[in-house]
Amino acid sequence: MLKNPVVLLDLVDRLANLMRAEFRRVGSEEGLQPVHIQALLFLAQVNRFSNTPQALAEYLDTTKGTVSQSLLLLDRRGLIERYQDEIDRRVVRLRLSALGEAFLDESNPSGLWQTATREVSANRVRYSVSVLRTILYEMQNQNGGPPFGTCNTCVYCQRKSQRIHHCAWFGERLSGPETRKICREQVPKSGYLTAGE
Amino acid sequence: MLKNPVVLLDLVDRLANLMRAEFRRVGSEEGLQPVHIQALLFLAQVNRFSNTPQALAEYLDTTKGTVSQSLLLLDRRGLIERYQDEIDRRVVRLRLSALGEAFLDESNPSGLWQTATREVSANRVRYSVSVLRTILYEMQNQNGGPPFGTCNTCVYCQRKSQRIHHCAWFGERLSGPETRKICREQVPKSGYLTAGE
DNA sequence: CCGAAATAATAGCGAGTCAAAACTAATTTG
DNA sequence: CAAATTAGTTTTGACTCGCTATTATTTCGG
Repeated sequence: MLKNPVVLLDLVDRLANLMRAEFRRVGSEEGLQPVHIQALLFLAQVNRFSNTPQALAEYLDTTKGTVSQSLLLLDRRGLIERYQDEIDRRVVRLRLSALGEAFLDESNPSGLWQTATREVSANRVRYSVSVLRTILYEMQNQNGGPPFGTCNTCVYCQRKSQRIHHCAWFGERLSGPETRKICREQVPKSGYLTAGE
Repeated sequence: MLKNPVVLLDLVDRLANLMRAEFRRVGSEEGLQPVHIQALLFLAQVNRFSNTPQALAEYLDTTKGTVSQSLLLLDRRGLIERYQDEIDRRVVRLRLSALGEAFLDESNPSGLWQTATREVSANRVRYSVSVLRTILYEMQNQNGGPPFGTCNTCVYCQRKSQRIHHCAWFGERLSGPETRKICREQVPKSGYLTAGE
């Protein structure tokens, strides 16, 4: 009756619903909705090529218009800053403000998750990451959306020296910490999907 | 910068957002929102002790009032049926109507997920189920809510013979298929959390 | 080099979710 | 048998979300 893949979907849905409720609790003091917390977490993790409203819309699987309204509120609260792109003046770039970073530090929206995950070994977490990443990749393949992975598992990321990396897609240098942020254009290296890391 | 547990949370959130968008597509013909699809899927999976509005509210991590409205809509569309409990006349029992079952069969809301999961071996799926179940259990421990597992992994489920099981919590007989449905009062047997199945 | 198509983002609108609190009805407790 | 508890509904108001323009900028074709 209940096949294992369905059970897995059920667990993913339930965990997401739980985190959604947790985000609601965390945001309620500041009058923020769960979607606003998700947006702030996205901005905290994303690299400098993907910090646009469009990317956020793809990440959240929602529309540009909806995202625009969420950003409006975050801007009014002073939690984010918007600035124009130097080259293409249509695109708006986003970053967390100092206030936004402080808010994430204090409220720690993923605290409940982190506490719960402490009971699971690092190996088991890594293994599950690999499985879920494969599923996400497959779903995005059918769906057209970008997978949003980190640079250090991307085919375009080349290591030049100890500290210097280079992105062959955007043609720019990357620092070490930057290769651990998530990117809209990421294409996973083979070996990061079917096998564990 | 990005620890693995955080990456896992990110994946869970993103997969859930994707499924949410998928549920929206699936439900749009019938004018159903994602939450309504989730409710229908819940009713398709739940055992006869847990098919109440209250249980659904706990499952979705939302409030009774919100669930009440969702059920109102599903009832109006003829997708579910409500009936009073024999013993406690305050409680309302829910079941899918024939129309509701037909809708799930035709639209198959988890089709995208199932297709994507075909690329992952059964072993890896089972392993991930075990990991996510542990995390869910830990989060519920802190949160107070019930974990909602299947009877066949529950301490109260006793096997009487080949085909007959017995629930020591509700004190009733269970058929074989029933032990594979999810229950509100489930308490996982040791061994189903820390180890794989 | 100029007009048309494409792209990024915003604005306005209306339907509908959602939480909170008040309320009803049935059950349990003391 | 009254008080407290529990399951569920109703009401209200805030806010999300998808949809459809609209604006601004860039790219493409001739």
